[in-house]
Amino acid sequence: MNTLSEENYLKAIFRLSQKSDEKITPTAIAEALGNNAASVVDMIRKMTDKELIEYDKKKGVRLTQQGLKDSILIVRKHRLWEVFLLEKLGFHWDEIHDIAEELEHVSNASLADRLDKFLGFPEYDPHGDPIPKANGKLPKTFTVSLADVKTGASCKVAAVRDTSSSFLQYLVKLGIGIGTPIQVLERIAFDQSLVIKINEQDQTTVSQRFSESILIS
Amino acid sequence: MNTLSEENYLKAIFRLSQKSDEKITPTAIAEALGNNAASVVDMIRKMTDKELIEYDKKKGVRLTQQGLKDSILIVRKHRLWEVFLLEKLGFHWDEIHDIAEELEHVSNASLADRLDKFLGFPEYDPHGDPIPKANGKLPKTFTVSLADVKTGASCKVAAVRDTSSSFLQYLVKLGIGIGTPIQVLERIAFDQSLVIKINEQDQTTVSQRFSESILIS
DNA sequence: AAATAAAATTAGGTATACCTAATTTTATTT
DNA sequence: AAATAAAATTAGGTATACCTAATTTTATTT
Ligand SMILES: [Mn+2]
Ligand SMILES: [Mn+2]
Ligand SMILES: [Mn+2]
Ligand SMILES: [Mn+2]
Repeated sequence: MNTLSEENYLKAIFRLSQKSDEKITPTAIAEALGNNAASVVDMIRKMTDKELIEYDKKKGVRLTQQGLKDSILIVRKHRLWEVFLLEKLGFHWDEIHDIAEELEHVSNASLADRLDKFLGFPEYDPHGDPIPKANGKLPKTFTVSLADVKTGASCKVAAVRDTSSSFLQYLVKLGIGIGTPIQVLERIAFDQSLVIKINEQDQTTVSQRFSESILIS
Repeated sequence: MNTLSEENYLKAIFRLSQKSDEKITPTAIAEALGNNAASVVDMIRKMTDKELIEYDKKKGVRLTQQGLKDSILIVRKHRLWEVFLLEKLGFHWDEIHDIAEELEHVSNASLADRLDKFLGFPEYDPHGDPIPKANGKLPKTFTVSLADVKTGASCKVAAVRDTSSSFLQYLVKLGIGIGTPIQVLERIAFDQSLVIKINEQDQTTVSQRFSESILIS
């Protein structure tokens, strides 16, 4: 069995591997977890011994089969609990991530599957992230961001790349949620800010950082 | 905030204080938690410094106001999660305790209250233990055991004193659950075993240890 | 009251998961 | 290629929460 810290490392490594094809360095993991790189090097040794990961300076950190399986289960639990917290307990969008960060570590062989069934086998979590199935398969992940949309074109919000409450609260303020239609009216050449129309009503200007944090379909 | 270990100590001390009026010694806590008495003495110092408990060799360990408040919240969360696991996720009677042992440590200001509401404000957990209310008040606790019932008299199972799966599985095998009517037919003088009639049907003999582990109303 | 047993405490130790500071290795720039 | 910067690693350290063995204190028995 994996410790709480090992689970958080597994999840961080999994998310880094999903995010891009770049090799996963100790520094990248350190940044993701808010730890010192020296601590990460310590942990890489322990997790290599446990055969959860492989580390090669050239290839970076890779999950082993076991490590991949374990990390997918943690992500599955995290996202299922988020659905539960939002839909059943009525928590707000910006509150659920931190609670799920703790709930994901509760270990019981059938807990995830029972929760999944209870929730009606949801495919996506409240942030639009795909919930891994019991067999480990992931529903389609959204990868195109609002920043990629052509000027004049329309799209729908499918997921958010940032789960910080400052970002999510900003979205609430703008009236944007999963499924909200957005039209890109103008792209400011100077800093790639976008003038957008939200839900066919309000018009606002948003920064590049903002538009890159929204995934669309 | 309290660490996971501190929370488990708080809960153990709370349960010992509920169980009887005897003073709570380091040895008693050690036994309850399966720790060495030396470790308990260490922790008593830390928790005294944090003003969660008071320790006086004459009076034993006592919870401070803060310690009492904190421990009641943990017990509240434990028992609410047990109801959730049994009623909503369909776990069995003997599986829920260990999972709730982990879930009780998830910390969020409104989690317990939202869960309570979602479950319809249950008064007792699946083992018949009272669930502390949001204000800290406890519903009536059952204290009379099957061993106290007069020969010939009838009663109903209200709660179980032991949540081990060996005990709970034995109860399932005997067809005994919360609310099951039991009549005491005979008391064996030799070892205080009881001959009982379950649910007005089956007749069995049970040990003293068994009858002391069942609370009745 | 003395002897004995039990409980509490102290002393010294371990594994986990972090840290900072120093050093070494690797990548990038000039 | 040398100089410089960045990344990785090592060395040595800390807090937490445990442990065993030895000692001291308290309670119980004779
Ligand atoms: Mn986590
Ligand atoms: Mn999410
Ligand atoms: Mn616990
Ligand atoms: Mn219970």
